[in-house]
Order: sequence, then structure tokens, then C-alpha cells
Amino acid sequence: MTGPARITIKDVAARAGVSKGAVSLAFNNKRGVSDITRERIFAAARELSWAPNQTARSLSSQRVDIIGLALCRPARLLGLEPFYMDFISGIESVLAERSCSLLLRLVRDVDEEIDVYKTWWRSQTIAGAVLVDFRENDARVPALQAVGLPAVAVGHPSLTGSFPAVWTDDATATAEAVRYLAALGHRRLARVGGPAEFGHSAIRTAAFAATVRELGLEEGQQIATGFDGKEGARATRALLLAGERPTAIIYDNDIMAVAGAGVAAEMGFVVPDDLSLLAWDDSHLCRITHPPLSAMSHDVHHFGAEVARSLFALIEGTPTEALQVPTPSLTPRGSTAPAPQQ
Amino acid sequence: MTGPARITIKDVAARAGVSKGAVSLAFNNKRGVSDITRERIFAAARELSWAPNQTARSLSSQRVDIIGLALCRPARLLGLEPFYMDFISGIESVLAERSCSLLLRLVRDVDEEIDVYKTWWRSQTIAGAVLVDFRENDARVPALQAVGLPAVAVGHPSLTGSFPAVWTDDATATAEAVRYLAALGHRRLARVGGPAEFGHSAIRTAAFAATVRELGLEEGQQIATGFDGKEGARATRALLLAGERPTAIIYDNDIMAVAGAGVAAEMGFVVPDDLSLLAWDDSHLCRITHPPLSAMSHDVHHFGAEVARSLFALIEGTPTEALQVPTPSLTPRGSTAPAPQQ
DNA sequence: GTCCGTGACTAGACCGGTTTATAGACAGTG
DNA sequence: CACTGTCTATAAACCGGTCTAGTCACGGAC
Repeated sequence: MTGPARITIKDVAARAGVSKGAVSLAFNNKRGVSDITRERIFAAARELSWAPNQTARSLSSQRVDIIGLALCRPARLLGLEPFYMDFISGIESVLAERSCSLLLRLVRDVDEEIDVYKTWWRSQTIAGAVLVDFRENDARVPALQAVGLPAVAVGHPSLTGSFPAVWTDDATATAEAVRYLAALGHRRLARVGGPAEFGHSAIRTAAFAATVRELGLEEGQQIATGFDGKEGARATRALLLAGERPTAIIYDNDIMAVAGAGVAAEMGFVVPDDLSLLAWDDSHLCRITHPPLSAMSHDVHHFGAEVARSLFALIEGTPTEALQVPTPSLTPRGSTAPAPQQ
Repeated sequence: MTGPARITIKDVAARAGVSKGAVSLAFNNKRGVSDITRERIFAAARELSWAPNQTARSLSSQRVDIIGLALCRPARLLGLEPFYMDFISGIESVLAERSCSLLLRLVRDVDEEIDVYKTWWRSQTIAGAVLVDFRENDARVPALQAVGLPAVAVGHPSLTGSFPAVWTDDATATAEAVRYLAALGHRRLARVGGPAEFGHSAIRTAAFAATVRELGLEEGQQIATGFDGKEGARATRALLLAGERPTAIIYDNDIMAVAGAGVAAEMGFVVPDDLSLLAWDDSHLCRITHPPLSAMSHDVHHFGAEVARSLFALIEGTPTEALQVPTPSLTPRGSTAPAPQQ
């Protein structure tokens, strides 16, 4: 069995009684074919249920409709945080409008990430890329700029080199979080953050310390750790076992906050009476625990969509600048309350 | 500015002083070039930092190294469940070994899903696909079989038509869950399941009812709902408000179980003293709540990897049969305990 | 010395589209 | 009527690889 020969543009052209050039024009909405012919071509294509071969199209038009996203996860990681799910879904919403697709790859480290992007770009697999999780002096900036990959960076403009940045004002949001807890009477705050090497962790760390100082609160302990639940739990346990335990803890994402709530319960602390907890990013997770978690919330889906829009602008050659999306804002729920009376 | 002309195989050939055919042979590890020449070619490629254009390669070899996955999510959904994250990461682990990539698309309904797959396939964008969330008489089976898309189906073989299935034995796992709770003395169980139209929901529903009957327990209430936290919470609330409330609840995924735990706490029930909860799929979520959730656990990452392996076998023409991955097994944690004394 | 087989290598067709140069038909203009 | 411009449509070049058929040189067998 030879299998049915693939239908090509030539078959469609033959059936419509025109040249393949005409079919191409018709399918790309270009002028040069009359309406009647155009309709005849579409009819022929429909009858043969033909769709242009994307590969051939990319080759000759030197254009590609795939966007790349390589995410750095330790091998066999437990999956992605809710943040990324929302984020990806936001990117997708814009890609879908343009019939583009997202090429996803999980990689182990930054070197592999750079490799993947280089290969994708040199082999013309992708039209552009989204870069996340910026570090200070990020190795991707020089490496990917050198090969000319069009990319949009998620992170503070100070970190992203010449890649157009899409970012939220983490410093202001952190300050707001601290002020809110201070207004509730908390004087001993703590913060469980992401790995110190991430740029946004550093920004939040600095903002936390500055605001605490500014408000004259006790110097707050900050723990830099991973982003997953286990690490959030460990950090929380450490904080609560300390002699001078904090009365409120700010987390850098929602997974760690949920884990922290679990630890608090396990250690016999009542949230929010004994201890206030404030999450970040605010996925649906924050709403399904008891008590529901107060959070610095954030339209992550929209964030992803803006990133995708910026990337398209960049690819199409529109001069693109750093774009700030709305600052995460406080959404009080059941996990924050006035500080316990000493 | 015209930009630097793209480097092609011809440039590499010229630099190495050979024909483009030789370069092609060298880069595909085929016989027909001597070792010295081969090395000279690689050197030339390295100096020009050339990588074969994937698009051109696919076009002429009629081969493509991208796998498609379209996931059906209501518009702007809150993101994906942890299950999919693990699952995708498992698929990726196998794809990466072969330098393949995953093309991801979120769609709103099955019709759009079918469209996306058809377009991808007809346009030769993907080499094959992974199909999930099977319904009874699933519309994808006839539609995608008709176009000849090579695909592996995640679901019970009775649902997946001629697509090779990769599946877990939900019936046995459900029975085990019920038996475990019965052994703890529970006589009034309930189950919060996914939407009734999903095949695996139906299988679990039937197994639950059958096992309850077999053990002579009270007829257990089962609620079919969505898979997200909000729906899990609502269902749990309904169950706990009923006159004859259950003393143990089995959930179809972990998100709903976490939400259920939240509702229980909010209504003043102590888990596991007043109420036992049993989750499904067992992502890291189950371990970060307090108490940690007992679950029917499941190596979802490995599941994804097996799916990818099956798909490659299928694409390469190896006759492929249904593959059963290990049955989810009970992992008792803190959310299940002997039934309260009446 | 001739014949054959084998390994190294090349020219050129081919994959299925897009794009350019060109031609023919027709209308409007002076 | 000749001239120009516009519109439709086509043939052929082109994108950057793969792959087939064929050339050439060389060594061994008879």
C-alpha cells in the first residue's frame, strides 16, 4: 500500500483550472485573482480538503508562525506552578487569534535553554521567543542577542538588556504589602522569597527591607528559597520556630503560601488570629484553601497576553519598548487580620 | 540595512570544498563521506555556526519533529490542573531525548480541537498527536481517524477507537479506594467526580457504585461536576449539608480535594476525625496542605513519558497496542482515619 | 590486461509552497 | 488610433534542504 498521495497546491490548481500561483494568491488574500476565480479556487480546495503545507510555506516565505518558550525546571520537577499555567494560557489567547502556536520545552538549566533557543532560531523553527525568570547579568542576554533572536523578556528592564521587557512593579507591590500588614498592627514581618539569583527576588527583597525600615518596624527576616511547596513549608517552619517569631509572612508565590498555611496549622497556629499570611500571584489556589489566602493579585493571564502582543510587535518590526503591566494589588481575604495582642 | 545573508548549506559546502550533498550526508550520519571530509565539513559548519534549516529539511524529507497537544479548556480558564503540568513534563522528557518539541494549543471545545489537529496534520506541522479527556462516543475518534492523524489516546481502550490507548485501571483503583475507606469503618461514602460525559468519570462512577454494593455499604452519593476548585468546594458543601452526611469523600483530582478540605474546615469539620478525604492523582498539592491529603497516587510524569514513547512507536510504524500503566495506588496520609463513632 | 566491485563524491531533480517578471485583455485619454 | 494604466493570470525562479542516479578512482581476481 502506497497510501494516498498527498494533495498539493498543484492538484487544487488543476481542479480549479488555474496555475498554482493563482491558488497561492487566493489563499493569501492578495490581489491578482478575480472574485469568481478566487471562489472557484476555494471550492476546489474545499472539495479536496486541502490546506497549504505549512512547511513549504515557511520555507519559501521565510516566515514561521511558531513562538518558542523554554522553561527551566529541575529534571522531572513536580510540574509547573499555577503562575505558568495562567501565563501560558494568556500567551495562547493572543497566539490563537493569529493561528500561531506555542512551542514548549522544559529544560534543566540556562545553558540548555540557550542551546534550545539558538537551535530553534538558527533552524528557523520559531519566529521569536519569550524569556522568563531573569537573573542579574543573565547569560541569555548576550548569548541570544548575539544570534539576533527576537524575544520579549519578562522581567524588570534593568535586567533584560536590549530585549523589550514586560514587567510589573514588584518594588511598589512589595511596599504595599508591607504597609498593609503594618497598618494591621504587625511589627514583626517576614518574607519567604524565591532564589536570590532571580532579579525579581532581589528587587522584592530590597523593597521589603526598605519599607520595613521606613515604617520603623522590626527588621524582618527574609528567607530566599525555591518556589515549590516543600521549600515554602521548610522556610515557614524555620520562621515559626524562631524565638522572635513573625506575626505576618509574605510569600513570593501562592504554592509556598499554601504550604505555609499547612505548616502553621500543623504547628497549632490559627490563621489569621495568631499569624497573617499573604500570598503572591493569586491563582485559584488562594481561593480554595481555608481560610482563603489574602494575596497580592495580578492578572497573570493578561500579563501573558501582553507579552505575546509585544512579541508580535517586535517580530513585525514595530519599535517596541518596555511595557509595564498593572502592579499587583492587594486582595484581602481570610488569611490576614490585625496583629495578635502581645 | 539588508541584514546578514542567512548561511545555508551551500556556504558550508563551499567552505569545506565539497558539494551540498556531502554536507547533508555528513550531518545525517550517513555513509558516503570519508572521515577526513566529514571532519572538514563539521569544522566549516562550526566556523560559520550553521545549523540545518529545519523547515527545508522537513519539506524535503517529508518528516517533522513536532508533536501536537491541544487541550480543551474553557476560555480564559484559571490555568491547568497540576495533573497536566506533570503530564506534559513527562511527555517532554521523552521528546527531549529525540530533540523533538511539543506544540501546545489551548482550545475552547472539541470542535476547535478537531480543527486544530486537522490543520496541523494537513499542513504537516506535526508528526503526531496526543489526545486526552476521552468522552463516550468521542467525536475526535471518527474525525481524526478519517484524516489519518497518528495519535495516542489517553483513556480506556473501549473509548479510543483505533487509536492506541495508554490508560490506568480506574475501576480497580476506585474499588481499592472504596475498600480502604470501608476497612476504616466508613459506611457512608461519597464521591466528587468529573463531568459525567468523560469516559473515565463514568468508569469510576460505575466502579464506585458496584464496590459499595458489593461491600454492603450504604448507597453512596456521587456528584458529577467540573474539575476545578470552585466546583469541588460546592459539591463538598452540598454533601456536608445533607441530612445523612458521608463520613468519607473520594475526589477525582487533587484540586477538588484541596478545595473540599477547605470547605470542611470552614464548616467546622475536623479532618480526619469527623471526615476522611481521599484525593486522586496526587500532585505535590496533596503534600503541602494540613493535614496532608491521602490520595490514590499515580506517577503522572511516567504516564506522560509512556504516552510519548507509544506515540513515537506509532509514528515509526511499529505496531502499537493499548498500554496499561500502573494502577494508582493508595497513599495514606493525614486526611483519612477510622470512621467517627456514631 | 581486463573486468568487477566498492567507496567517495557530485549534479541535479525534487519537496510544496511564494514571488517576480511578463503577457494579454480591456478601459480611459488625448 | 496610438498610448497608457490597471487588472487578471501564468510561467519560472526560488527557498534550503534531501535523495537518487551516476561518475570516478582504486584495488583485487582471473
